[in-house]
Formats: sequence, structure tokens, C-alpha cells
Amino acid sequence: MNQPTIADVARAAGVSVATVSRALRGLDKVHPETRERVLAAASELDYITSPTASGLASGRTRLVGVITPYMARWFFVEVISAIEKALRQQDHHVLVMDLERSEAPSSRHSLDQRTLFKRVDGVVAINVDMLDTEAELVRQLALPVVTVGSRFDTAPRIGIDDVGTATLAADHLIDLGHRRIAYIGKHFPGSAHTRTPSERLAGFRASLGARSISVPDEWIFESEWRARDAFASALSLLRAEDRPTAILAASDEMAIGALAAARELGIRVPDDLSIVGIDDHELAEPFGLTTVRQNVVDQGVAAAEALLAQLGLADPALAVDRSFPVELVLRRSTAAPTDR
Amino acid sequence: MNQPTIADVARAAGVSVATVSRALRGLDKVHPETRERVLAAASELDYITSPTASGLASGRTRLVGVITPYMARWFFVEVISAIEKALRQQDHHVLVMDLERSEAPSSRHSLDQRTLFKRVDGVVAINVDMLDTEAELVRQLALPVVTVGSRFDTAPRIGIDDVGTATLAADHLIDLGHRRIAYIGKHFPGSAHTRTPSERLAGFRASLGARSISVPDEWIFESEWRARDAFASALSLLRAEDRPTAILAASDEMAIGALAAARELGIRVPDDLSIVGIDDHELAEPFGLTTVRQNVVDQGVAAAEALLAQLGLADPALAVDRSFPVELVLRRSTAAPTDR
DNA sequence: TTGAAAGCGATACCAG
DNA sequence: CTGGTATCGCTTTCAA
Repeated sequence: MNQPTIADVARAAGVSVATVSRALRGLDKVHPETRERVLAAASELDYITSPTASGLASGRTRLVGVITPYMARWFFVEVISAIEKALRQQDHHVLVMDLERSEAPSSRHSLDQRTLFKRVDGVVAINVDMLDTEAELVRQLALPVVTVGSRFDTAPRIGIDDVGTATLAADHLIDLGHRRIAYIGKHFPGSAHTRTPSERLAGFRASLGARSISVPDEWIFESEWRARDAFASALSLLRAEDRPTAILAASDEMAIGALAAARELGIRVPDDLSIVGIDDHELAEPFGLTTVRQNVVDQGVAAAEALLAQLGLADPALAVDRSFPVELVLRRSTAAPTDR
Repeated sequence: MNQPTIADVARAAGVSVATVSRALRGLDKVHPETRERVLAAASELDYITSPTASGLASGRTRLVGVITPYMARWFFVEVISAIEKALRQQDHHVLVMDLERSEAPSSRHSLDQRTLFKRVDGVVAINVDMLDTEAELVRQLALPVVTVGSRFDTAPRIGIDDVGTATLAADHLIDLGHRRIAYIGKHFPGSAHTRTPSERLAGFRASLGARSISVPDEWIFESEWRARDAFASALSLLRAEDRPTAILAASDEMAIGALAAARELGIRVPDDLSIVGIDDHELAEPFGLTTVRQNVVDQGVAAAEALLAQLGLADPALAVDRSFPVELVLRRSTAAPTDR
């Protein structure tokens, strides 16, 4: 079945294509009665505007690029999903660009013109540190940008206070009486995702520093932000003769890995070891993990709004930095250290 | 900076736009020397074909719609990520359409013409049962389709043998000596995702039936396929006076929920209870979960290939059903039942 | 092998 | 408020 074009609608409604275009897009300066007739004809014919044609003519594709260092991780997929749903409500679609290079986890793919030019109206960058060439490209294309977590030029940044979040978690451990605290989640050099990891580590250090508590370097673990790697780190940490009484993991996925490691070694949580995470991942509750909760959906929606605002499709006041609150959630993985 | 158009390249190379178009797309009937000149001019100018214009003229958008009942779940995000990467290598992009309706988990969004018409060249449907209207629409638009898991008309279907997979897991429990086995993961009526759940349940029943083992209805749990819900189900199951010696969870996420429930109740795994899952989720290894492994990346790549094949961009022989092997992975969550 | 020109299906400016 | 028409940038006959 051949799809009808705007000309068909015009003919059916007895008006010009120009009028159809206006009527359909809800522009003013169209007589209500005329609009009525156009709408009727359009729905009668099952007419749908061709995105390609309208894109070519208007220069807007209604497509938004979402750039991410990896998509298959809790925070990332949750936020992408929220962005996608929010944008779809405004008739926009998401083009995911996963920079992860499975063959070589520490390096990553880069963006090129082909990916961006005329393809998308704007970009949401989720916790990616743009390469110089990418940044240059984005600036050159003058694409509206919103970031989640990381920073880019003066683009609106949506996120949480990562330093404060980690401080909150560390303070909790200290308040319980812990003084021997390890940290899992320092980023690898050359990672595509560095801002959040380094800020959380900074928050951890700030908290301990404020109470003059010191941490040996071997207790600060570089780790990919996922359970598997944290599991390995925690295993080696907990097998050592001299082990900490508490672990702060920079994400719940890592905290759960640490939990599994403790379980593996027969170390009781929280009796022998306290573990605190950050995120409030779906598994945190079933596993009784104490954590600092952040609301990812809110952040995704905010990112979508900030982008739409820059596209002139939402209140311009929404195109600003927004920092969302976090909250300590006490469960059963933390307790006062046992004297020994 | 204004982006150069095909006319600029033509001028620079001293040929017509038609020739530029051919040369750039690698069509034959272009003199090697001419092509050389065109390519040089194009790269000199940093020329990039406008996807919108080329889309309008050719009718191909190089966009593929990926339809999914939810994107923020292990299997789904992993397969989407694989599809996206595979397609990007062929210069195609993915438009994710997440049908999940957060307000009302049991219902879902539906696709409409706006989403599909002229927007995408083809569709990959991941475990979605299409509504009649959607199916009708897709047929009407004559869009190439590939499915992962579920079925659609005669479209190539990529997946595993779900019945056999569940049978394999159940057989393992039975072989260990279990006769009192519960199942978590029956789908809710009205769910958007039914085929895999019902096939796995069928596999479970087939396995037990073959040995004349019966299961009380209360031991078959309806559950959303995620840890949280399985946790709740397992809790009520394990609190009962009369409880099973083993649980088969239709996915690892649910198995992990069950693991947490056992831990919560002080039930030892595998001593007092065996748990087996399906998937080989990232957390399966750290938690020592016995499971049936499926390779999701392979399936994603295969789906991308099957779609590209239908678009004439890959070996036509790839546009066929493909069933991938699964494998039982023994870990520490299963053992012979203890007499009592 | 190459070029000229007719679309592709809208948008948006300029008149009326 | 409505219509005519140039334009967006490329693809694709049709001729040469």
C-alpha cells in the first residue's frame, strides 16, 4: 500500500499543501474550520508526515544522540531508558551510541561526523569524557548538548553531587566506629568514564581526611564498575592478613561483588565486615545492602527536558544544571565494628 | 561552519553531482581515476553525505527499529547493545523503542505509524508479542523483520531452544535426586513478554513429567522476571511448612533473588536448598550460581546479520532462523538433596 | 563512463 | 488566513 503524501491530503481537503503543513503542525494563522477539514482528511487517509522529507526541509530530525561509554550497566541503561521514554513523549527518538569496545575494554570507539552530522538534533552525553576531536566536532556542528554526570563546556549538567555522595557513605561508616576502611572503584587510567569515579574517591578521601583517618594505598582498588571485577578485588583484599573492617564500594554493583566475596570467604556481613554501596540498585534491597540512593529516572527525565529546552520544545528555564538529592538507605550490611 | 554539499564536491572534483554520488557509494561504472579525484575532493572538504537527503531520495534511512518490552533488563540490554554495535559497523543506527509503561507494568505502550513509517528500514523485535494492530501495521509497511526469542509471521527468528533449556536445568536437579522442585517465572496474564516464559515453563513440566514427578500448583510462581519479585516469591515459598528441596528460576536475575531469600531465612544453599537459573548472568559466577548459559552477544550479532541480509547488505543466506546452543554450567548452588 | 534533470516529500518565504 | 513556489541535498533514470 502506497503511503499518502501531503499533496493527497491537500487535494482531499481542498486546500494547498502549505496550509496542510501549517494545520498539521498546529501553527496559528489557520482558520479553525480549515484546520478541521485538513485534520479530517489526514486521518481519513491515515496520513503521516515523512520524517525524512520534513527533516530535509526543516533541518530537524527529531533524533537525539545518546552517547555512553557502555550501555549494559545499571546506571547507564536506566538513565537511557528514562531519556528515551521522556523524549518519545515529545515525538523524538533516541539514537544510542555505545562507545564500548568489547575487544579492548580500556580503549573505546570514537564518534565521527558520519554519526552525528545531520543525523541528530542534539546530544546527551552520559558520563563520557569526550576526546578532543569529538569535542571539536560537536562544537563545530553547533549541536545542543546536555550531560549527565560529566561536564562539557557550558552545557547543562544533570547529576548528583558525587563528592558529597561518597562522603555521606564514608561518614556513615566512620560514625559507626570504623577506622579501617577500604575503597573499591578507583578508575583505571585511560578509562572513558572518569569524572564520577574520581569525584567519589575524592569524597571518600575528604571524609576520612576530615577525621584524620588514613588509608593505605593497597586498600584503594582500581576496578571496572561491575560486580565481577569488584568480586576479584574484594577477594584479594579480604584474604590478606591485615584486612579492613569496612568497605565502601563506589557503586552497588561493586558492593554486591564484594558481598559475594565475603560470602565466599565465610566472612560475616555485617558482623565481621561492613559494606556500603552507592546507587540503590535493584538488588540492594534483597541483599540488605546499605547504600546511598540516587534517583536515576529523575535524572533521565531532567536530561531530556534540558535538551528539549535547548531545541525550543520545552521551557527554556529547564536548560540548566540540575543536581539531584541523594539519601542514605540503612539496611543490614553495615554495623559497628567488632573489637578484636 | 557550513557543511559542504555534494555540489561543492562536484565542483572541486570537476565532475557532476551524479558522478560524485556514484563514486562515493562505490558503484561501478566510474572511472578509477575519476573516483580517485572525487574521493580526494570529498575528504579534502570533510564532506559527509546528508542522511536526511539521501534518505529522502533513496528511501533508505539506515535506521533500524529495535522493539523491546523493556530495555533495562539483563537479556534485553545485552542483546540490544550487541545489535547496535553490529549494525553500527555497517553504518546503520538503532532506534530503541521501549514499550515498557512504568506506570502500569502489566500493560504496555504500542507502536504506531509515526514511529515506524519512513523512519526505519527494518525492525528487530526482541521477545515482544505484537498486538494485532502492530502486526498489521508492520505488514502494511512491508518492513523487513527479525525476531529474537518470539515469533512473527515468517520472519527469521534468532534464539535458543527455550523448552530444551529449561528441561536441561530441571533434568540436572532431578539427576541430583531432587523430587520436590518449585518453579519461579511463570508469566503474568497480559504480559508483553510471554513466549520465552511459557516455553521454559513447558520445558520444566516436560522434564518432570518424563519422570512422573508432580508439582503442586502453589510451587509454580508467577513473577516479573527480575530479582525483586522473585525474592518475594521465594520468601513466601520458603517460609511455608512444606517446602521444596530445589528451585528452578527461569532467569538468573530471579535465581539471584531466590538466593537472597534463602540467605535471608538462613536456609543454606546448596545444603538445604538447590537453586538453578538460566542465562549465566554476570552475577552468576560471583554467587556460585549453577545455571544454563546462553550467549547473548552471538544472538544479537545474528539478529543484526539477518536484518542486514534482508536489506541486501549481507549474505542472503543469513536471513534465516538460527537457534544457538546452551550449556549447563555447574557451580555451587546445586547439590543432592539432604534426607530428612 | 558521464552529465542533465526529474523527482523524493516536506517546509517556509513571499505575495495576495 | 491562504496559496504558489523555491529549496533542502541527494538518488536515479535517461541520453549522450
